[in-house]
Amino acid sequence: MMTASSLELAILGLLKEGPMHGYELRKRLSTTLGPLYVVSFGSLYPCLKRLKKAGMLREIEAEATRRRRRRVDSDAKPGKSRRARKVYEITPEGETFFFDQLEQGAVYDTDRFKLRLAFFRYLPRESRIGLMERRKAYLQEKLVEFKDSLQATKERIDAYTRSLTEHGMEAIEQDIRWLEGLIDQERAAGAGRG
Amino acid sequence: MMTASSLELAILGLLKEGPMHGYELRKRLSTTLGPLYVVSFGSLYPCLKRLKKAGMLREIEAEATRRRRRRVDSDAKPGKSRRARKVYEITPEGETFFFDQLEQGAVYDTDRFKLRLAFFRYLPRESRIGLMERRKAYLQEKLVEFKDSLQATKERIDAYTRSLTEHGMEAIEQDIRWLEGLIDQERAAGAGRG
DNA sequence: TTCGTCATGTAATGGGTTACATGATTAC
DNA sequence: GTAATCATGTAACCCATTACATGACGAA
Repeated sequence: MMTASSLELAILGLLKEGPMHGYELRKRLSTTLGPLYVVSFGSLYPCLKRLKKAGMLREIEAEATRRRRRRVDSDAKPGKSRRARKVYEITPEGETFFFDQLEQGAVYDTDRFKLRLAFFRYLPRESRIGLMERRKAYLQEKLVEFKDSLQATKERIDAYTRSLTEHGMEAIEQDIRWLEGLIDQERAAGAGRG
Repeated sequence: MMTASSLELAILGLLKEGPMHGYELRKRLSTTLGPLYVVSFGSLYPCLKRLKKAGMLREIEAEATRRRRRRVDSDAKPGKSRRARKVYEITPEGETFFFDQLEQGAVYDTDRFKLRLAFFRYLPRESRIGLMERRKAYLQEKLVEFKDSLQATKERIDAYTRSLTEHGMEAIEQDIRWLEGLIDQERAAGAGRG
């Protein structure tokens, strides 16, 4: 496993806060990680299996149910009155891998960058600043590409496509300003301590 | 074929301007459709095959090469001095399908909506306005979701996640303003003619 | 002669989605 | 009694990516 998928990264990050079972994990994805991240179970459970197989997390003994059961104990299989939950815990290898994935790698992927930022508290300040600077530089390059593209296609471009490109540029500029604000905050907080 | 993938839609839209071969199509995707849309050949060629099979486009006789060849004509296969290009043309069924896909369907998918907007010139003004209004309404709903999410997680939320959500809201607000501007333009242009 | 571009394709792989299967518990 | 929610999983399907295969042409 060289590079983690976004989902893998998200799961590992959430499990760092404490053990959880799949169903809960899914809810947390959309609450903790912004009201955007929705995953289907058909995606989540196989992913947990993969991570377990790779040694990134392990299953811990789960209490079969938190609520007491009412059913009579004449049941053949005692622990199965409620569908058993599987509670997962991140392993040391999982933690190492998670940190690597947070710190290393490209800043091209927007969703991926957002995900990393959501776990920034686990990184030292210098890494955070470095990552944000790299992202900012990337966005500035992209801005130039957009500008060149507008220039190149000049007059023969359709009005809607032009508007799309211009709006795309504004969005990137807003992103850059946002990053600059965050970087300034980090530096100020760092200086305040030094 | 109920719903077209983004790539399928993009190919059909570009072929409406005139017949083209695969390689050229790929270049046009990133130039005409903004400097964002990059597809691999391993994705493009199978997609062309699919569309052809579905009757959305057909292969037309291609001149094997535009540049004259220098090689002696003693060659066994005369038309193969240069790798033959396959030129594709959209069929009437393809056009019908394309219009349906532009007009119908959800406005949730951001990339998809942008793609449709890039082909807005093929839609009547009323359809364009309708689509943009629906997109705007959707974004406003989403804004409320974000606001609720921020409210709900209140103080116990991590600073980075909060910043992420706030920035996400600003981006949506900017999107809404952009749409409002475009809608105003459409209405003004429509009224000027009436 | 070698590199970049033109040009089309296949194969392996990965991973996400929907739909299906199962079944208990809680609230109305 | 029935709908919603809790809870985990599998199977079929779709499609995108990378890597590989093939090969000509033009320019340095």
